[in-house]
Amino acid sequence: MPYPAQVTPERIVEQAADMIEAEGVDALSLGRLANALGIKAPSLYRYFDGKTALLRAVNLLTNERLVSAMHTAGDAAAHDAHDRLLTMMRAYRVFAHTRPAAYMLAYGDTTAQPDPDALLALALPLQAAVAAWSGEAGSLTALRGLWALVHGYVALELTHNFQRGGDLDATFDQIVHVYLAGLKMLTE
Amino acid sequence: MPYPAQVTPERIVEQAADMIEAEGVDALSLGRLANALGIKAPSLYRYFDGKTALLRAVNLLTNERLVSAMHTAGDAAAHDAHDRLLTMMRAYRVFAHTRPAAYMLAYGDTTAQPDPDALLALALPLQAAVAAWSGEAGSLTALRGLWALVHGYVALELTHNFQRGGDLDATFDQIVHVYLAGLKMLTE
DNA sequence: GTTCATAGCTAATGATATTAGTTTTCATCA
DNA sequence: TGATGAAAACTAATATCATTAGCTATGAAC
Repeated sequence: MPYPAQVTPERIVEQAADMIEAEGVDALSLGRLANALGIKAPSLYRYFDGKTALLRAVNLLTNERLVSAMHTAGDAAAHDAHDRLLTMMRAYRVFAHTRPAAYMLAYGDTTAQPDPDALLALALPLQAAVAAWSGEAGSLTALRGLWALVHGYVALELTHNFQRGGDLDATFDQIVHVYLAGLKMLTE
Repeated sequence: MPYPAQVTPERIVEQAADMIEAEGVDALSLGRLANALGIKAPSLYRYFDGKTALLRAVNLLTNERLVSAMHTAGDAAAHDAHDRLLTMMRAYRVFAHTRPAAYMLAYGDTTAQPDPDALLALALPLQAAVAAWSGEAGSLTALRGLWALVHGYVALELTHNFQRGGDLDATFDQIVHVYLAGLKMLTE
């Protein structure tokens, strides 16, 4: 049976991402992951240097997918800077709702050390869109505020911390609008 | 040796919180926790219905401590609504930096089911302060936005997602100011 | 002084990540 | 064509966990 590779690193990572979404990160065991791939747990070590490294790879995939989702949305959006930003932030939120476990693993884990390149790939297009709205000056600060707002919102949603009802879609649009309005006002 | 209780539920929870802060949540094992308390692991089950229940209790403690820290800061703050809010949000952030692991465990864990009463104890004083700034109407939405902004900011800090330098203290003040300004503008 | 609930203990189980060493396959080259 | 060697899997073993079952010692109450 051995030699012709049964799996690829990509397949392992995608399967891991699927299982994490289906059962949660804590429930993912290397044994069951290997089982789903038709191999045994120790064989995974040929591809990844332990569980931590595997999860790091999953996070890279998640980042790629998020960047791609935001790009697609941003390209299809109007040229108006405000609309463009809102569209991208909506796509960000939709992504987080589509892959909640992977999202929180990638951006909500204190122990993980995020990849700088991946982080830049996520941040730079967003920073450009922010700069188009409120100017180049202070755009890093403005970006960080917007990211904090959106990440915080979806994180609190996903952790079940908004328990008092209300239209969470509409609220999201409103708070993004509030932040962008304040931003524009204070940079003029 | 048995009978005179060696531990109390409170001591267990406090010790667990300390160890979580010192070594991270994942590194906390019931064996070593029990060891630090001078008992054996199975004895913990007399006080808590498993590790999950213990962590739930730790989260309640964290919430209490955070509420208390914000209260203290809020009471000492000026009567000006803006200053008061900024002071409370700063205290929130300082708390998160003081107990990062406990903070992320309490508010960044998808699997945990937050206690509704604890959540209210955290939210209501804040909502009152928000209402004093931008009015009762829409104060829940305004509160959620502010919480999202602040939680998102500290969460991204604690997960090492702000890697491009800058004065993170000053940035925090600025983005809170931006949000509050936008809030006031759009509710007049 | 006996009784009995309490609070701890030991021992065992099943799951887990990880390591070491072994076996099978097949592409390459003599 | 047949031997060789690296690739890719495997089995077996270890150490660490959480959790459960059942036992033992303490001391308060009668």
